Amino acid sequence: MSAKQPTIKEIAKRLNISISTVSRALHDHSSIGLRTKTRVKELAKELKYEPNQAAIFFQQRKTFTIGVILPFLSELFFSSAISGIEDVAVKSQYTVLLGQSRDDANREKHIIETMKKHRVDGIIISISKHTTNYEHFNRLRQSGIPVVFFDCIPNMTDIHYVACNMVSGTVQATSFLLKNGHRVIGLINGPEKLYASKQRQEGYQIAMSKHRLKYDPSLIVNSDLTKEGSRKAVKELLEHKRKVTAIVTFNDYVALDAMQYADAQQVAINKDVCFVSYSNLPMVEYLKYSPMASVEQNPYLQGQKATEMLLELLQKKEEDQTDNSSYKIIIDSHLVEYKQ
Amino acid sequence: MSAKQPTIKEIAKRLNISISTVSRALHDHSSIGLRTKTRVKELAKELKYEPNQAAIFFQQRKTFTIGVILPFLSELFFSSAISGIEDVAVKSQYTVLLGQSRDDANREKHIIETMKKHRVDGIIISISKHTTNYEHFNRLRQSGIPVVFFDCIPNMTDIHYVACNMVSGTVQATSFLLKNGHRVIGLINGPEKLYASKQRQEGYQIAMSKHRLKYDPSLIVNSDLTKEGSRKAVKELLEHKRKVTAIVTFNDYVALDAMQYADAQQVAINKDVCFVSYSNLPMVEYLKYSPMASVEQNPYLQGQKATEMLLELLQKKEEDQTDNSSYKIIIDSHLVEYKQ
DNA sequence: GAATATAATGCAAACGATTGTTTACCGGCA
DNA sequence: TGCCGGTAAACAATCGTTTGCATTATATTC
Repeated sequence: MSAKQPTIKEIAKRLNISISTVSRALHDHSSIGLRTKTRVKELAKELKYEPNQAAIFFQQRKTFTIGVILPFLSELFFSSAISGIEDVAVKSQYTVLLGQSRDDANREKHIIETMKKHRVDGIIISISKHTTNYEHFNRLRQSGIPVVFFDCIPNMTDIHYVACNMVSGTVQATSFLLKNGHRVIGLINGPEKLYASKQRQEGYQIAMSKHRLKYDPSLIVNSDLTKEGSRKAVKELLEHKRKVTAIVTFNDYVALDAMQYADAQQVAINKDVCFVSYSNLPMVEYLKYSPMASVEQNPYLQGQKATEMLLELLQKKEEDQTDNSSYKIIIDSHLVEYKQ
Repeated sequence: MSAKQPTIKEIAKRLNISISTVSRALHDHSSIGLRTKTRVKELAKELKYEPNQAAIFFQQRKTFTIGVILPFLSELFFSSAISGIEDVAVKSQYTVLLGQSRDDANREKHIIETMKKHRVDGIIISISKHTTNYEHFNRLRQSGIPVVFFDCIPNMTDIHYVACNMVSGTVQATSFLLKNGHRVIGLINGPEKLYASKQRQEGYQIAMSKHRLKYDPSLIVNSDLTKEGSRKAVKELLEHKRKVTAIVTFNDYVALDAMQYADAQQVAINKDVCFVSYSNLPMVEYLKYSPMASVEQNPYLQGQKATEMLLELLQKKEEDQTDNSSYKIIIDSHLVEYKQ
């Protein structure tokens, strides 16, 4: 049924020439005569010869594969990012080896091991929310496998990354509310440890002080990003002694849960209390309630940039430049207002 | 910085023994003395030796990689499927090489070529809606790369596939509406060519005849699955001379667009006209309107089954069994009613 | 026709590991 | 002493391709 794939050797034997000649002929090497070239190419086509990539990978110590590790594929943010990654990768003949960490540190570690075994040329990763030990990243560095972080970035020095400027995004989001006359604005933030949470808090504070308003820490509450956590958080804000008229949420999923809870409490969404968030959401137009505005994080662009960065690093590595600088790209986010 | 990875050769040289001894020692081969074994293993650990998978892949003519080609990663149906695929694959030490066809036949073809080059061991694919030429699949077969189709399956003989029984699902969906007293039920189907559309139509007819109702072909309209197409389709049904009180839609995305249009026409969703669909949707609970019920297609399970099937085929291939039977798994779908 | 330049090809090592076949050495036994 | 069996290790081929270097034809020139 499945005859063995023909090899360069096979072609050489049939044409009664040497293996190296065949190889060179197929690569249009200048030192091969025209007649031989065409003879080789014709036979190759006839036999449906295809180079054995596995052999080439091995020979070249390169697999043209990049590993991509994401917490969840099913979130639009990540699936958009991976689209961006794939698009850029494909253009440069790279393929994508996929891993889903499900926000589980062990799974993440295991995936990285597997990818290392597979000798991926490089890795793009948004780390799991629960990754606190960075040992495996150090090991990657030791193995000389370039890593580009994006979105969720570890607290390490000398790393390459692409990220979205959440500070300015949050400033915009908060300012938007302030301009609309809100004065008591709550922030449902993510877990305190996350860098992303810190940035949001910073942005919130900046916006407040820009408008010469006192910063009230009790207006910032944390959600563990579960439904229950978000409900608790919004409850706290709704019951706050000062009348909260607007809320910035860590992301759209939090916003949905918060709005759902508020709605159940007879709060008129975006009237009694306005919501502003970060956009991860598909299908906004079909939703029962959506935030008034969201900070766009451009996941597709982030994916593209991360991939371009990685390809550049690979290029540099190939040219054996021992440049120790770390690459950083910070993408600006901007507020998108939704039609209500 | 990145010292070259140590090889088996390196170990051999340092210990002044032969390469093969090292290899066998690391594999706990019985013919290697205990002392040598421990010496080898210790040095291996010390040098942080890791076998070069690229070399092994090449040597064993196997990559432990399966290619997965899907139309869109961002649809929940597919991202769930890929979760199932990944979970099973990981357990058997396989990794997933990803390709997104975006429902584009050329892209699909190109991805397959790349995967063939990468010498994936097998492929799992849900074909693009616009794939009409199956030449590339035949070529895969010739190369001896097993393929498991799922979800969207080509009209070919002797293929392996996992699919969901859409006929019975549609029978259930339609019967559900009939039991609720509806008599004039519309069906917004997908493109006529699709196998999936044919199954839905068949189910619809079966349900009708079971209830001794005449089959009225004018109640079946097609959508090209774009927003505009679905709006046109529902418009036709809403303006049908018989008063359509319920509609079965090809999938949830169609349902959303149809319901949105109907809503804009002052039709009370799931009161004036009831909707039943096929579930591809995340976040049903947050939606403005959702179908009364959906046929669950178990994408995660389909992904798992497809991967198990592929692994079995690979096993068989390895054992060189030339069994020509084709594997088919048909998963039963069932109706899920939503709380309104 | 010999020397020389040039074009065309072949040789062989290398990439890192696996694995079938030999070899070396030892003790035991007739 | 010589043969056998067994254990432990070495040898060598192999997987398919690339590539530096050597070698052989062919053409050019005097």
